[in-house]
Amino acid sequence: MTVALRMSNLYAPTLKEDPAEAELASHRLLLRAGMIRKTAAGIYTFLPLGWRVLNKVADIVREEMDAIGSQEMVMTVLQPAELWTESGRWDDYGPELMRLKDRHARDFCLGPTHEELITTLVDNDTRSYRELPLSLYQIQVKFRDEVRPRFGLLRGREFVMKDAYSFHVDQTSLQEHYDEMSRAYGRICERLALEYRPVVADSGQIGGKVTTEFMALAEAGEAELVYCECGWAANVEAAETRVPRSPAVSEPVALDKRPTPGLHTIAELAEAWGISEHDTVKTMAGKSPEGRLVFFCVPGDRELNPVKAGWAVSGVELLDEADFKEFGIPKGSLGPVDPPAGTLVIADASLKGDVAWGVGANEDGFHLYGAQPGRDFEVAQWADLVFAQPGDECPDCGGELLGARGIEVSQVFQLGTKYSEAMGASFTDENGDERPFVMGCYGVGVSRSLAAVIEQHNDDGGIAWPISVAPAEVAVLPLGDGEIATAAEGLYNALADRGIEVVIDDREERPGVKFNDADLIGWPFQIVVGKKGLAEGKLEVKDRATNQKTSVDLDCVVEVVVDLVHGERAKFAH
RNA sequence: CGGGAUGUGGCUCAGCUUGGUAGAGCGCUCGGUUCGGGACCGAGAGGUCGUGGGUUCAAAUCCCGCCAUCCCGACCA
Repeated sequence: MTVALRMSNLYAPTLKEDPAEAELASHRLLLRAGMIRKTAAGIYTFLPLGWRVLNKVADIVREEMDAIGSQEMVMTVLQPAELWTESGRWDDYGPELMRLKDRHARDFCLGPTHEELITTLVDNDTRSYRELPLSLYQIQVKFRDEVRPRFGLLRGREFVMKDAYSFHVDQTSLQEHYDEMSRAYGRICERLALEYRPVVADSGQIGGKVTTEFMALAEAGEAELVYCECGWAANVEAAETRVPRSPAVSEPVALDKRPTPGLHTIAELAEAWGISEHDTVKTMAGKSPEGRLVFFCVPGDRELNPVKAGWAVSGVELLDEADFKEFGIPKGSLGPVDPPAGTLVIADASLKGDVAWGVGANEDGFHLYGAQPGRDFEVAQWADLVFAQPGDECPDCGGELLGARGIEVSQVFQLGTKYSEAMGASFTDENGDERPFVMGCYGVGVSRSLAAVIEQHNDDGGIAWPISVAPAEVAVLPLGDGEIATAAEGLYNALADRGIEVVIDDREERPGVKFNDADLIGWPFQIVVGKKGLAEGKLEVKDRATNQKTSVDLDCVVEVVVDLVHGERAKFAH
């Protein structure tokens, strides 16, 4: 299809000034370039240009899904509560699940994801192993009532997502498709011109054990990563880590109970004792689902990672103020020595060799110096408990980890039988036995990816779209009427005939306005048709990515630009 | 949910401390001059000052409630 646009009738209301509400480049530029407008916090309308880009991103995702045999469909936004009570997530999902009632007071939710719906759907119509494996996907609006929507499209409440679900007879089949999906996700990032890293992650709310996140590297990213030159990379919340320890005291010392009135933080304690935070041990308290008190001991200069706490004790929750009162323990003076009866003490594995811990005495106003595991207290379990950080050892090669920030643009999960078992979704195998589906699910944040592309491709002038998702490939800017307009129209038609997506700025605007809008919107190539140049038979071609301008003969400008476009397209072809 | 900030023409903001009849720039309309990096001159249109209440002769301005938006935090024991 020939795509040609006229700025004179394109609804792209650009803003000269930065909107007060936007901080990040992607948010600011999407608003300024007239691509989106806010409807409410975290909810955005896509205007024609933004919609064009969003569709281009979606088309790339679609091509990659189709290529690995996943089939497109579309499910409903509105979902009945029964499906969610069946899986248990009506209670587990929390306030992010946007709940509502219909006129009969029946409970519904706006789908934040579609595992429940698809599992039921497929279960109803799939009986035999002969019909498996099966992979289905949709590109659809999702709703999550985020605690704090922010950064425009990066963390919205209503957003566009591609979600795929696969059903298999066994783990081997799942693994095969999971690997195909992972490769497809890598290609999607590449075609979006995103600098990215696949990272080890936690599966969180979705469930399952094996999962990989695809992170677009960006300073503005909300996720912290650690990575190693050997290729290993992980989200800090999920990164296995080995914390380097170098305690100041290496020989056992006598246990010494010291008064520490008014000291409640590690920093205060370390200062009062004249030691480093590294030589203290921080104890955090949680409770298991059965109500058992759990103490987590971590090096004083590190943070307990609640995700890992959950790995050590499934379902553990950290105590809130009310819990502290109920258990009658002093927040700010906790320690592994003589905890309340029945307390489970779990310590970070890095502390195993330390013989003189500085810890709380479980009595307000007192701490213990020189506590030694095995002598003064017992540790029930040594575990990996803290957030990884740059400087730690790589769990793969032992090298030193580096840090980065990223935007989570997509994630693949092996769900196993979590949903199929909960919801009784099964098929009949070759022996006639009923077996639960082995499932995978795979999400791409389509609107978020769009924002991530801008985070990586912008400058002071505006957006610099990679050609794969640009709202058009070439812009023709006539700086006048008469001959100039005629020449520009000729170019515009010639390019469109050659299958180039082209836009002409045929508005009655001054040159400066056209230049600035063109840069702001970010057309990859711009052809400037001006009076002087035209008199000499020359035009100017600008490459938005580099802002390089080249003078080109009028006769061959179409060829030159077609070649440039084809060259760029080739970089992002399927 | 806690903390901070903001809400005044379409956009960016001033005015609020010290109540007294609503402003600027940009944008928009009309006329003219301009025309290679967001032009200039002239003439206009456009605002229940987020919202509800209170104080007052008088409230954009002071007080209270609510709503909305943005930022920080929500696990730093």
